[in-house]
Amino acid sequence: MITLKDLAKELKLSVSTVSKALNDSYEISEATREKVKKLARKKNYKPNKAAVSLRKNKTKTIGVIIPNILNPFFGRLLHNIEKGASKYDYNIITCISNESLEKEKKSLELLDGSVDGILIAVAKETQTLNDASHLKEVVDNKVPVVMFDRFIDSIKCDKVITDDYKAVYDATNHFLREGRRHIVLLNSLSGLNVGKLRVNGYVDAIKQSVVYKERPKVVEIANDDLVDVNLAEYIRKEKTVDAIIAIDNTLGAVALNVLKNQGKKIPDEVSVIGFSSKHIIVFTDPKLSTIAQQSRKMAKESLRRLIDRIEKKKNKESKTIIIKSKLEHRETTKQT
Amino acid sequence: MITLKDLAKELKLSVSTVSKALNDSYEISEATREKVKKLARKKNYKPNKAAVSLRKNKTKTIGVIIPNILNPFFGRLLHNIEKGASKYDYNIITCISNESLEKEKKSLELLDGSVDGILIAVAKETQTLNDASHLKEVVDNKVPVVMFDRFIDSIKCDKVITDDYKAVYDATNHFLREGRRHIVLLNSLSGLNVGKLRVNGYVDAIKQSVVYKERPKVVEIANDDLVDVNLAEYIRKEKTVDAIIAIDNTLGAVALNVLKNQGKKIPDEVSVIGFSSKHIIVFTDPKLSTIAQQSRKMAKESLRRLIDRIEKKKNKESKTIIIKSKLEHRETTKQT
DNA sequence: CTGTTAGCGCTTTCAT
DNA sequence: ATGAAAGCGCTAACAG
Repeated sequence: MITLKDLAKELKLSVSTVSKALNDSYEISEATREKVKKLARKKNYKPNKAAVSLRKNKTKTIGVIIPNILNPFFGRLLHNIEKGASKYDYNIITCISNESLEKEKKSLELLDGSVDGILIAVAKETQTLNDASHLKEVVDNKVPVVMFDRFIDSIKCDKVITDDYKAVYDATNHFLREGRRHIVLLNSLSGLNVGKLRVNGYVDAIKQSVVYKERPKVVEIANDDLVDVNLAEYIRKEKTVDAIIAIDNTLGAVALNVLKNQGKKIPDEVSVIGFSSKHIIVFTDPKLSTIAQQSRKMAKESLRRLIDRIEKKKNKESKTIIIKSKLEHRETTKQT
Repeated sequence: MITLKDLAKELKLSVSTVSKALNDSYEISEATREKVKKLARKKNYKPNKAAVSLRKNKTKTIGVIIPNILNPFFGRLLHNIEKGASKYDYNIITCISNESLEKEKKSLELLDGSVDGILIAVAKETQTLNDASHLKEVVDNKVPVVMFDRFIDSIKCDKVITDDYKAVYDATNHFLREGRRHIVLLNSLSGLNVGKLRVNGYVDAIKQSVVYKERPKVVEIANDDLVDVNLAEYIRKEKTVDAIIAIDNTLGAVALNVLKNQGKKIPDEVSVIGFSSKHIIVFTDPKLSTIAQQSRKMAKESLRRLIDRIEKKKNKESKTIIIKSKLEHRETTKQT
């Protein structure tokens, strides 16, 4: 690996001059600057990152902790975060908590000190146990932290979330306007913050309706190997269901399959809405109406916030940003 | 952030003694070692990574370049790589090439010098254009590199791949033994190395069969928005098709849906086999027989190879490791 | 405009 | 068993 010293020796200049030249310092003459840069390029010089970090006390690296890479929504988010970060000239260190509090703590431990800031969507376990001591410690250490999608209320930091409540509230009203009179919400996310918000949106919409007489019906469905069997059984029992809101798209896709197998016409007899990540919809037929989660916006906004904190060190109040999700209607494909 | 110096001052010891104590040097007495460690714990001391890296000329970080995080197979791989790395006490820097040669070059540039080794599955574009200059440069720089899944033949480095040829060869023979007489291979990966191997496995199995009289039939299907429409049209034309090998699982899932919509009995009338990542299969019903790609094994083996190179600096010949994939049969779920 | 010097936090000889 | 000192590669006062 070639160093500043090497360049300096070859050019018969001092190390500091070379350094300044490469960093476009106004102190250096045009001529030497060019000379230095030329040689650097020729020798394929690359500044030693560790040395720069040590010296400047900055790593130009952001730590990202996500709960589950196999969830396409988080996959998308990671993808967009990575994309955005390289624009700002930041690196990404990715940790996957796998929905485990233990792993999340370890990841945070690891990142603390070796990154300039942290982007985190907390694990399921963290939310259900509501254990945030590790997060508090990092924030108290003055490490900039932004929570996205999954957050802990009590931690004072910027948060970027979707309007889960309103999204489901609107979706439910959409069904009510269509004249649906037996609307069910399938819930696989109990315990999660987002889950609760979504459920509340549904419940409130139902309760506020003057035409709808049924009580809100939230069905807990474990999203495991038997999800299709369990769902099939439920739907066979509840013959009058004419609308389903699936709290995530996996459930939505499974519900569609089950309904098709039972010979239901979609969306005439039963309509289905699910949360989105484009990825899954491709595999469902008829295609699913979805409440689009805008992963791009969310990634962008989270990054912007974090980098703002890192670079401007503003001591503004912590802010919570809400990304609006919008209901997307998809054509039902012809049954050939 | 607390440093060795801080600890030393408080304990009235020298920095070097403290350093040695924390690193369990035999030169340090039991008593002081304990004392030092106790204070370090109490003060929550964390060694400055940049300083250690600079000094030891090692980063304890591995760079991973993946073409597409939204492909669940790569998602799984990343997940398993991350998991394995933390066991070996290595960090991961993730770059996503998004199947672009340009982005891959940039990522490599970025990683070169700031990681101890690189794990890469090359982008589609890299394989089709067969442009490997950037990879050659890194390898020539003596940076340990391991290619996994997607590789470039001409680069001299360890490779960990699946036996795509044999997997499809076996699957085809499986169909032949079942008495299938119109077996079609759906190809969306032309241009990719793995794609070619899979196609060859199919073609050879067909050609070597003495009972099967048809010629191999490789159908190019672009995996785009119209994939279902195009596929439906094809299948309606080719009425006698009784077996389909889908070169990736997206295609497999789509094929299943299309067949179901056309009222075909699966697997009696038409049988389908696809490449796997568990993730997608969940959404297909009847479930798809798959050629399982063992992402866990692949991740583990790649890591083992890379860390071996990094730490032992062995100058062994470059080795190519083939991960055996195995055919998994899934029950067709009852059509309720 | 260029060079000298100090030091970021750590490890590692080499004394003592 | 402990400490002093050098130096990893870089930047940034400060001096000239």
